[in-house]
Amino acid sequence: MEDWSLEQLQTVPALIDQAHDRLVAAITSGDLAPGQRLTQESVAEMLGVSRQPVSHALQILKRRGLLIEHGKRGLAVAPLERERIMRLYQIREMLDGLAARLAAERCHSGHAPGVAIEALKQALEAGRQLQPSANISALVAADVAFHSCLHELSGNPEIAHTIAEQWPQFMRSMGFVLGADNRAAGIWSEHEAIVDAVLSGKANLAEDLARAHAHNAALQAATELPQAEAAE
Amino acid sequence: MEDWSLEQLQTVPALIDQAHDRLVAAITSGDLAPGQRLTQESVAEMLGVSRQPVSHALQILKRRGLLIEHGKRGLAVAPLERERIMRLYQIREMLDGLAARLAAERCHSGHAPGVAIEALKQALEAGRQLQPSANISALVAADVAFHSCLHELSGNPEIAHTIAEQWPQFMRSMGFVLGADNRAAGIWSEHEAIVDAVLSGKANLAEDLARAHAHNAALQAATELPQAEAAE
DNA sequence: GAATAGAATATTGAATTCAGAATTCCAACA
DNA sequence: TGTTGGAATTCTGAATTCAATATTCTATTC
Repeated sequence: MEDWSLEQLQTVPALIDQAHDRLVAAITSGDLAPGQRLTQESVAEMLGVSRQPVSHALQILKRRGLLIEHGKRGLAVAPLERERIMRLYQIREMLDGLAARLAAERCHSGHAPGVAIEALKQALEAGRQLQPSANISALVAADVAFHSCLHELSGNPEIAHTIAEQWPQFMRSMGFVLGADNRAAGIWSEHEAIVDAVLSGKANLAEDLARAHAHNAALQAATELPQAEAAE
Repeated sequence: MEDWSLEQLQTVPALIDQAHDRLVAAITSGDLAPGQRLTQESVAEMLGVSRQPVSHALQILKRRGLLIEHGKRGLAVAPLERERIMRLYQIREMLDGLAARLAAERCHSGHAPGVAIEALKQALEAGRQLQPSANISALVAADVAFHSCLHELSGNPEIAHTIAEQWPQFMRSMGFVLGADNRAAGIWSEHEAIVDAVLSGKANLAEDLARAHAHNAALQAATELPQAEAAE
């Protein structure tokens, strides 16, 4: 068996996963607004499938904290609470710092895979090219892509997985911050500084910069996000 | 409406959740060994329900990483990989450190709820009372209870939630470590030192001790857990 | 005896049906 | 006018049925 240039065969993802991904995307982008109520039937109709796969997907989303129970009548999109986002950023601060440290150490010892390094550089470049006037979702996507590359480069996939679980929350928050105000100007120079530290193997510096970056993001979220609205 | 002493009415948890919890418990305790294959039907029969709720539960467990796909024929209990446990402990080190710091700060500022403080003290005492010869699952449960109290006291529920997602992995690992060898002697004096630091509001010390504690646990796991076995 | 074609089997994912529970609405009555 | 009893509605969770696919087994052929 030689090295055939045959791609792995594609199989259609199960409806459960498709429904899951669509819902995550809709919540992340804000198409489904916080508080929006969802019933199995309405979602099933929107997606043109039966209630069965939708039911599975909603269960999963509920456990991820993206949906909350709405009395005994269906579910609702989780509200975007400032306090919760702040608490999530506390975790980000730790884990992004850890990822940056590990990535720097791997670069220093030469264990970092070239492709991962290239991916990081490209993500940085792509982000720097983006005009601040680009549409919000593109800006958010670039940021997520950048940080994901960094997590990848850390060599600890559990970090990426742990944060990935919370990406939708962060993305909703970022959408708000970037939308309200053009204060996100410094983001990509901070990213650049982190990359410099990582690639040159300065573990302590990389960790500090990554933490500070997360901390700044948290501060911006704190000023832009509305205070917890009283539930009706 | 005064303060009626009527407890909230209990409702039976849905079969999905019951199935989920049973499976988690069985995996955690080792009743379902790593590699053990599971089909929807076999589980459904074991639990005496139809495949429907089981299917939901298995989907969720798969996403949590407790089950992995076994070809196209059902799922299998995720193997207990040393490397993965080590990576998870890297995350624990950060988050337990953060939790201890926050808890100490809350104690220092007087914002810590008395019940949470009491719960922590009790968990510590309960653990110290346990004989090292007690059965493994009791020892593991006491450790989990202790750390959960600490997470609770941090005031950041997302920390508890994030780690809770991984408890089964840690618990399986601990079962192994405690079973193989009675090396876990120092655990509860480390716990005591952490509690002392937290209650006296020494945030830096608390963070350092909590990190060191997680680090020690990781080292023990590293020596006791078998190296990644070749998948058959 | 090895390889292959085709049948039987195992197993999942999805649709549909069924049953139960909670909420809402409405009417009767004090 | 406000409250209570009960019917109608809505909605979920669970069971059952259905269809599709991948694996395993078996028999046949060279």
